[in-house]
Amino acid sequence: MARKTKAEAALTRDRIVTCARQVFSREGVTNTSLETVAKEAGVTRGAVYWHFRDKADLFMAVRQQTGTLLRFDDFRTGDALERLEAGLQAALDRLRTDRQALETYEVMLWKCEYVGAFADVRKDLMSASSLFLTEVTEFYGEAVRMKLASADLDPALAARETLCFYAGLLKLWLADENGVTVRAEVRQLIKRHVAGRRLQKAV
Amino acid sequence: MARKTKAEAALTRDRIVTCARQVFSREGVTNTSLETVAKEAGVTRGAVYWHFRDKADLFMAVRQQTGTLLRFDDFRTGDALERLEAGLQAALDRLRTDRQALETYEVMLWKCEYVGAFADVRKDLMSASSLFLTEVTEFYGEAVRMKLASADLDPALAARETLCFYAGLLKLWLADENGVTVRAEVRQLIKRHVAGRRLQKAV
DNA sequence: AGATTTACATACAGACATGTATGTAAATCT
DNA sequence: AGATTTACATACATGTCTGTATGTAAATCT
Repeated sequence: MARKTKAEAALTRDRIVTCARQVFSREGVTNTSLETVAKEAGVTRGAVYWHFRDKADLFMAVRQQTGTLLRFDDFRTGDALERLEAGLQAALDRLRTDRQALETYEVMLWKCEYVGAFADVRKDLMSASSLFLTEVTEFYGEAVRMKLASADLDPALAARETLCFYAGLLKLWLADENGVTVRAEVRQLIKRHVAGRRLQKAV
Repeated sequence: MARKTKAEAALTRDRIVTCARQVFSREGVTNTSLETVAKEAGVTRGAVYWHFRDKADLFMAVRQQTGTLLRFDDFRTGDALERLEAGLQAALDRLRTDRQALETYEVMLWKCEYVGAFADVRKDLMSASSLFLTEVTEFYGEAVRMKLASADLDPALAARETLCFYAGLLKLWLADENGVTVRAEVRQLIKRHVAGRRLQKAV
């Protein structure tokens, strides 16, 4: 077949990744055949196997295309707790407004089995959690130093609690299509969670 | 083949469920073939299809065999917040001591794709979350009435935060094999989370 | 005790997925 | 401009899983 230009090939690759994400989110990672992905992208499995080693590799590409949901360094104004809250709010906002992010995270949290080649991905997720802990511990440390939080707030422990909160929130938000458990009140929830760390108890 | 007695058949069924859980936790639900489960249980697929309609049905049986992790009604002593904490602690304790529960929940949270026939299971999980909310909202309501918690604690909202915390804690605990993120400090974490609701700030 | 049902094992039919090998025309390199 | 590589499409070989149909001997029913 006619060889494509480098730019065209990059587009093809991107189309495959995009379609993979959609198919994954419809049918689950394991049930997805590369044939389906290829068809959806208007290519054959040959193209898929040219760009990616196997399904796990393709899955990695899907994750990379979406990138990280949580990026605290985008927020530099306000005190430590405000920045923490802004970061969390922005993450959940993105799920609402960015369909790609929505699909990717739904796949990661509800439609993927972390076994075999995917066990490594889980370790990757745990590494991300460790990074989260480092960053949030830093926030809480600063909050204590600045007297925003009580002196007996243990930053590391509080950060772990926030990690659990965030992880659960993400997972439940994605599954809560009717808004009965958390989706309707995310903003309040995050606000409240962070406010709970502040010295003077505001609701 | 020689027909088994009712009691024997029940044992066979139970063996199949037990082995299914183990295989699921090793290979993931989707990658598990009923042939593998059958072999592990010392029967053929015939037996599996006799007792269960399909893999989804078998998965339901696995869940039922383990039952619910969280049972607040086992704790009747202490104030509302103490009972809440006791319930949560007991749930996480069970993961540590009960291998069956560990496997079942690892499958449910990390090794199952909630797609197709399994989408209903996810709705089931969300129903369980709603139940959780009802119960915990009740706890917090009582806590407010008894002046254990601040009057401006919104029980429903606080319950949702606790739900997120619990969901995330479960998920992270299961993945945290090295104890670097939450496993080492679960008890403290739960204690702290509940203590955060109490009026006088205890660490 | 005979009829019926049960609790499986065995056999069958078909679909589907994977990885690789090979072909090829055009893009890119030299 | 020729040699080489690229970006795929096509073809092949193989394994695996599913659901159902059928067989059967002993439990259970009446």
